[in-house]
This record gives sequence, structure tokens and C-alpha cells, in this order.
Amino acid sequence: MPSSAQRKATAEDSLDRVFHALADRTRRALLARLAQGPARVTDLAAPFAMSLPAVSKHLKVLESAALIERAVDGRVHRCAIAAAPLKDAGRWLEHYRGFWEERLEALARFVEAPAKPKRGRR
Amino acid sequence: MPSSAQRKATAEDSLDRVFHALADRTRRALLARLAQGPARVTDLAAPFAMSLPAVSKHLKVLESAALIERAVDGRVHRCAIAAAPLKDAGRWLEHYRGFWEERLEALARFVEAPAKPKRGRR
DNA sequence: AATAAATTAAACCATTCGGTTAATCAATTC
DNA sequence: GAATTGATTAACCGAATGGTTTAATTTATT
Repeated sequence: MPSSAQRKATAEDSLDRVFHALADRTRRALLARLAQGPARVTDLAAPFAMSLPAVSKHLKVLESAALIERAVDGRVHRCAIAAAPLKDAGRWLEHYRGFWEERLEALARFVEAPAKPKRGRR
Repeated sequence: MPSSAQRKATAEDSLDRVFHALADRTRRALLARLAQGPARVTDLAAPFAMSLPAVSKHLKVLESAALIERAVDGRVHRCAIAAAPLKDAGRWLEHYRGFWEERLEALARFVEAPAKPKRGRR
């Protein structure tokens, strides 16, 4: 049981963390890498022009958003992608899909239409 | 022509901005509100326990992520949701769908099932 | 013309972010 | 058991975030 004044983690908290985690290209790249299979921290860090601690921090962010899981085996930490929160984010976006879809369709038709002599607007 | 050293805005830049914009619950709430129709800045700000300038800043973030558009009409700024970047974000998430899908399908069925006497799982 | 309204701009503040290097710790290997 | 490896922690740094309050700006109202 949580010891002191500790608010319950809400769905909003989770979205905060997930979207924040996704808002960094290094972290997205890490996810992309992990999408092809689990990997050790050092291997994950290798392609990046930054220090190991930096990558370690990124992984911690991903982990606290529950986007990855890690299995500690001896001194090596094996990271793997974990999908559920992405699904939440996807659902959130999905919520708006109905809305855009129609607008985008219209926009797309407009944009892709034979270039008519441009009217003011904007 | 861009005056000085000015990098071209990449798709990654765009994802950075969109996900960052979505990573704040106030901004998500603003989007939610706007999903129901355009609104003036003051009206958008009303429900929030924060100053108008604060909301104004949030709107600027949403705007620079191209998630909203604004039409200035006299002294009132009318904001409206703009869907395209959300679509990009959705596409990005979609990219991972193959991976989760199988894992999550089962979970989704479970979660959305008629409330059965809850079994463990997580 | 004076005032009020809608909004942004500016200056400021505390906190978080993303990175660094150096130190630490635990598990292997020689 | 001493050195090496895999990884985190700690301390620090500059820049960005999210908020504030106080102007400033522009447009509308009376």
C-alpha cells in the first residue's frame, strides 16, 4: 500500500507519459530498434552518438511509460518492447479519427484537385 | 528564401512536435473541446484553472504542431482542430500495430468482454 | 474620444529535459 | 583476486516547459 500522499495514477497520467516518451526521436528510434526484437542496453546504445548514461535515461523514460520492459539477467539488462500503452495512445488518437477522416477526405480532394486559380483564404 | 542556416523541417521534427503537443493533458483537453467545434480563445480558456496567457501558450504549441488552425477575425481568434498531423502520429503508431495486434487482441477481447468475474492477468 | 474587450508579448520563476563526465556497483573473466 | 564489462547513479549544465503577473496591442462599444 502506497505509503504517503500518493495520487492514484490516472489514464491521463499514462497518456502524459506515453506521449512524452514518444516525443523524442531517440526514444522513437529505440522503440523502432526494439520492434525488431529484444536487445541489451549496450547494443541499443551503439548506433547513437551519445553516451551510455544518456541512452540509459531514455530507456528509463520508455520504461516508466511502460513502453518497454526489461529483464535483468546477471549484469545484462535485456529490453523488449511492450505494446499496451501504445495501444492506449492509438485509441486516444482513434477517438478523433471520425472527426478528421471526413475533413481530411475533403481536404485531400481539394488539394489533389486540378489546381484552380487560387482563392484568397489565409 | 530562408535567410540563414535553417534546416528543412523533417517528418521527425513533425512527430516531435505533435507528440510533444499531445503530451500535456491541458492541450489534449483543448483538442477534445475543439473536436466538438471551433471556439474563441477566451471560451477555450474558461474551463481551466489557469490564466489566459497560459492557455494562449498552449494554443501556440498546438498551432505550431499544426494540430489546430486559427482564423483571426477582428480581435477574436477562432480556433479549429486540424487533423493532418494527428494522422501522421496515428500512422507512426500504426507502424507498430503488427507487433502488438496479436498480443493486444486477446487483451482487448478480455477487457471489453461483458464484465466476467475478474480473472487475474496483470 | 474614451473605455472596454480579446488576445498576445514580455519578463520572470521553478522545474524538467536531455545531455555530459566521473564515480559506483555488480557480475564476469583472466 | 585483480581487472574488465554492463549498466546505473550522481552531480552538474544549459535550454526548454509550464506557469505567473504586468504590459502592450488591436478592435469594438458607448
